[in-house]
Amino acid sequence: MTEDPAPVDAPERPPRTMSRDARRVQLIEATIHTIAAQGLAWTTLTQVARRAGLSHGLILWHFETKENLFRETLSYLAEEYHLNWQVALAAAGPHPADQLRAMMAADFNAPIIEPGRLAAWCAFWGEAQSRPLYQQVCGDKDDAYIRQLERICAALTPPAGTALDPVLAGRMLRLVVQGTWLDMMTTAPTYSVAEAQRTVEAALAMCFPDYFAAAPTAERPAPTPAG
Amino acid sequence: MTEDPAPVDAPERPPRTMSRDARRVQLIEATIHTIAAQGLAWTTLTQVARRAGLSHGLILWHFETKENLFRETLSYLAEEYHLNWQVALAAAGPHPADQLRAMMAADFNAPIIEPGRLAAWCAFWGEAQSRPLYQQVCGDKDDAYIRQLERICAALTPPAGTALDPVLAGRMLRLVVQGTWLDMMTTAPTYSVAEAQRTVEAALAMCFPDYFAAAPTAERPAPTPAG
Amino acid sequence: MTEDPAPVDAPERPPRTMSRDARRVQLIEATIHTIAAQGLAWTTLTQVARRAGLSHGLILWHFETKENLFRETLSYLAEEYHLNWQVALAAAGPHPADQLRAMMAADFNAPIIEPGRLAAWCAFWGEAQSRPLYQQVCGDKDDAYIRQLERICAALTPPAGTALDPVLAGRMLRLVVQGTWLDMMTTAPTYSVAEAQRTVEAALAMCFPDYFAAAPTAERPAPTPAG
Amino acid sequence: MTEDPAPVDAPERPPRTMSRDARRVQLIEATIHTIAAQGLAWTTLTQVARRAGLSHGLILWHFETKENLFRETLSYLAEEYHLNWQVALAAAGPHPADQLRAMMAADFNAPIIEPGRLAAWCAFWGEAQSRPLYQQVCGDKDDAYIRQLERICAALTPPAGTALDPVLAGRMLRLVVQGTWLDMMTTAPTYSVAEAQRTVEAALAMCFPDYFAAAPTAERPAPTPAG
DNA sequence: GATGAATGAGCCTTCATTCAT
DNA sequence: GATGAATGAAGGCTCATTCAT
Repeated sequence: MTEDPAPVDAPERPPRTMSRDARRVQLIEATIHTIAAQGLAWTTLTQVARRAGLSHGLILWHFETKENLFRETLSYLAEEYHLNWQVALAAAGPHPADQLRAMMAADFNAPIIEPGRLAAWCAFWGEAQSRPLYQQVCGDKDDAYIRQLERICAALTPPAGTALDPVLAGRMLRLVVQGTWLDMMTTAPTYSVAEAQRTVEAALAMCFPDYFAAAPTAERPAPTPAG
Repeated sequence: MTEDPAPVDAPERPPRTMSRDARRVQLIEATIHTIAAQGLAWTTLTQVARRAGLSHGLILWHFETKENLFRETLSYLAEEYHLNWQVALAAAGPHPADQLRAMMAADFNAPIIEPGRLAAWCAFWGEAQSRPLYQQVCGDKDDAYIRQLERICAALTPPAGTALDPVLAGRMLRLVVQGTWLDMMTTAPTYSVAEAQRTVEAALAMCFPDYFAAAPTAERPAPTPAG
Repeated sequence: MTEDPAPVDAPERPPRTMSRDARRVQLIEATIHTIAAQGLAWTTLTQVARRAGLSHGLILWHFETKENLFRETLSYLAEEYHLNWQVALAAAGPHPADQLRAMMAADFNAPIIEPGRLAAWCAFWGEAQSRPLYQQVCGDKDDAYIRQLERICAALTPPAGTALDPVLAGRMLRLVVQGTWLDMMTTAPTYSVAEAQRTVEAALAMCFPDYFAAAPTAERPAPTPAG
Repeated sequence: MTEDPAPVDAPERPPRTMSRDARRVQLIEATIHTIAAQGLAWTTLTQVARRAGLSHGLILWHFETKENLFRETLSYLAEEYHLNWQVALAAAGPHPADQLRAMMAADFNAPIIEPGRLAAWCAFWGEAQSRPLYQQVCGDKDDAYIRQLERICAALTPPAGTALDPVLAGRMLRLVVQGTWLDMMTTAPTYSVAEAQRTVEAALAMCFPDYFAAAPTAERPAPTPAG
């Protein structure tokens, strides 16, 4: 359907020889953006290769199979995401509220919410075929993220008069973040990133009003003409 | 790899002649469950036909193209969802809190969260960014749902001392519901449906504590052995 | 390398619909002649299809895989060969010498030694990859042929003063026939079929001089200019 | 499917520099055994290289093309075979019967009937009809062998009362040898080498009873359970 | 309405060959 | 000499679509 794109990640003919790792990263980045553009299932090796300005044979030289290319792409994304929140957490102050704010904010760092990456994540979540792969590659890291959130929530005092479970609180915060990601991909016109962040801040304020201030008023997107 | 399933939606050899609409619904149901099992991209007309106990040629007789089959399947799901919450809303009392409770509860009605349907929804979301189908088919109905939620939230008094924006509140509630749906498909071991509902109730209680009671303690899934 | 041949087994565009079995036989015959022309390993589905004047997709519709096409082709050849000698045997008189003569003569019946068929047999014998297939498909039939030869040889009186083992005699006769087949494929210019038959007759005369007359003098092929 | 074998012809990492001829022989031997294991058509340069413990690039350095590697491999086998019977002949006594016995015996020398070599020969025979390679490489040597056999047979007195043509006799003996080779590759369970030799001796005894003694009784392989 | 034979575009993959190091 | 990255032609196979029955 869609025209194959001109090489994007390789403006000039790339050097014939490149370090093994650099080539692999180049191909993985091309894969991420092809998935974003075409969808996971409609991504072909030829499209990925064209985007990278290389031949499809080279992809198989480096990754053996298409399945494996996808596995390593997902692994690359998962590692990137994992490092992102861990670095943010390490940079935050010792107070649990600061840590929680840091983790939530990190989920909206520019490299994380780059449209190509969000689209790739959603593509991996969506397909039944990719679900076992997803569990294999991301299961542990997702788990670590969830546990970390719960630990921090457990260290904060719940609102007076309630008995907010830290597991519930952590889950809710995660769902709101994940949900805004999904919204950014599926609804059009999407609300702004700032608006997404304000939604998360509102959730924080509701969960832990003693530590977070309520968010200001939301902006309202203009209504779409019916499709 | 996967064995083609025996026809499940056609317990008996179906009669060679059936009303046009009944046939279409039969084929759409087979499509939903094939998408759930195989993923959207690996769903073939032959698989759908086999599940329905019919020949693949008949699908094209009724739907012209595969793309169109998918469009009508999504449309069928969207209509079903739309009717579900509208019926629930009509049955609820006049108080906005009752209406909100009814809408949230409706999202967990048995036919809505049937695993096959959830999986099909996720599949359509997963490729929403790369193809205009989703917006075309669901855009208006999604919009109507969002507006309805916002209207109800606007009719409820926000927690004392805060200025919770009804748009933000409605969005957050929707994200939590949507997020639990996604969780049910992607995380393993998944938490129970009851647990998902308790999460939504907790969100309601936090948004509008004057109308909804706080949820009890969450159950905790057994940790996975993975390192 | 070689140009794909024009359709040979389908002088005119074939009818769009044909009985399932007729189509399969047509495709198997095209396979035999393609193997003869290209060799087993260099036979492609496209070549077979072109020779039959049909599309490659149709081959897979009827045979599922290329492997299976080859299996059924070999099975077809084996069945043809098996029937050939059994019919000849049934038509021979009751005397073992007549039966032995009939079996040997049958191995040179026109349909059996058609060059395309001989070449196909040799191709299946030659490739290590096809050996398990050959055993699966032909093992029992080969066995039956060998046992039949041995039974007949055991019924004949060996030459005076010797103790010719019927197993040895049967094997030797079989080797000579098989060897002339192989010669017809690999040496050039090959000796004539009549010459091959005379060689077999000479072997018969030597094994059982009481029943078979010695062969007349062999013709000698002209020497080839060295390749 | 098949696992690529560990390097067997290169017990130690081979020295990075080796005489041109030694390298070529090393690669040819690796080719022979790869053909034996995989078949001619499924033999890839990478497999040959791996078996030799070298890189595939080196094969093309030495042989230019894959076709040429096969040509030189066949040539190497043909030369080896040629030398084998010529040496045996030279070592035999002056009597034609001794010479004939020597040639027949030489065909069962250990290096000649090594399974890898037999399999490679069969592979080349199997596609001889479809490609001129075999005739080009082996035509003259095969011819020389045949003429030599005929010369010796002509020097022996045929059995009393017959007029056995030396051309026929030589051909028959050659066919029996060749046939036992083919049997060793294709039938399972194969009879023993000793049994093959006894078959050849029986043929000698029948052709020239004045010079060769009749063979003892054949052993009989256990029948296969197949129906 | 319904079936299934037939077609052919396009996919992943293999692998001989080229070439920079 | 030797390695291995890179290319691209060609193969088997899948599957939406067409069409005769």
